[in-house]
Amino acid sequence: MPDLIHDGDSAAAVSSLRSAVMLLGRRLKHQRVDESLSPTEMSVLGTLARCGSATPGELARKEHVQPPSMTRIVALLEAKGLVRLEPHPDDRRQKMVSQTEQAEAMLAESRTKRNAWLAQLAEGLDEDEWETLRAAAPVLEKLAHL
Amino acid sequence: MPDLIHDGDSAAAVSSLRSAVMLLGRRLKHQRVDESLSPTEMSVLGTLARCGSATPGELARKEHVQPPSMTRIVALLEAKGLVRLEPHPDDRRQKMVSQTEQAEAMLAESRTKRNAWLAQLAEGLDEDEWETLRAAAPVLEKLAHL
DNA sequence: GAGTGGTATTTAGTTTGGGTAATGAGTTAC
DNA sequence: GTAACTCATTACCCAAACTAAATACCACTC
Repeated sequence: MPDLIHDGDSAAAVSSLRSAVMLLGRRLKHQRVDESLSPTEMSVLGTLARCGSATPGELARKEHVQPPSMTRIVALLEAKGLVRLEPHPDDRRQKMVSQTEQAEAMLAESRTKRNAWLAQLAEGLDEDEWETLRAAAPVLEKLAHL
Repeated sequence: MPDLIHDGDSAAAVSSLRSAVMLLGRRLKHQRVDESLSPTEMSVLGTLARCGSATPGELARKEHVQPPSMTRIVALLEAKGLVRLEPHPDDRRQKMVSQTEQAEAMLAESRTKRNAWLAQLAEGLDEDEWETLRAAAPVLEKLAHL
């Protein structure tokens, strides 16, 4: 196994990555498209859009949140008509959570608004820098889900 | 001005970037080296390490938190002996915040532990992916501070 | 088929970390 | 010298996560 991150450059990169991710994350929290939806609620909708449907437990693991938190989030989303809860076919302990059409529409709108915000931010980057970021996006996503 | 992010690929990258940053940010929050230090407190120490010293107001702007939050953070850091407060030379309203030697030592230890955590995560990436991320780190940091 | 151990979700209560509004002290401009 | 502004702070509030405990269900053993 290559000793990926134990040289000086990579150590610096790790530090840089960490602080940038945390700072950007904090700023993104304030850019919510729908004031009534928390960042994690948005993220759950995103996950459902990718994965189809899932149980609360699966969602909690994917979002790295404790099960009770996911219970609350799912309940709020259901109250807003953004997800549907159905009984699990094989296991009556579990539930199946899936998004509604309303959620899909909201996600599309949200994507547009988020892009506008990031576009404004990205105007401070030059073409090369943006290209670098574009290449890194899928890798970052993979890393986040490891 | 180049229309950086309005093609399909870039829109996808933006979405990907956002969810990855938020998820990674949430996971990083849990990887605190010192249980008694919040992520933002760590981030403030990092900023001080880079910038030397700063006033609470400057720190608040750099970390994108409100001044009262920074007051509280600085007070906690001072109580832990990690920062020193001195009167501002020219303006008696302001204060100068700088890190102590103890903070420097803690940051070094923290860096080691963080690297270990990220190393474990990064083992799921191949060499090319890590290289991509390494290149992106400074750009992400620039973006976060724009 | 009753009992036991384990898992999924939920309920209740707590912590935390940040925000807004209002205050006090100090500076700057007129 | 006073009015307007800025920096830091104080007091209060809220959102969103957590832990621990309770409930409902499954699976396996005897």
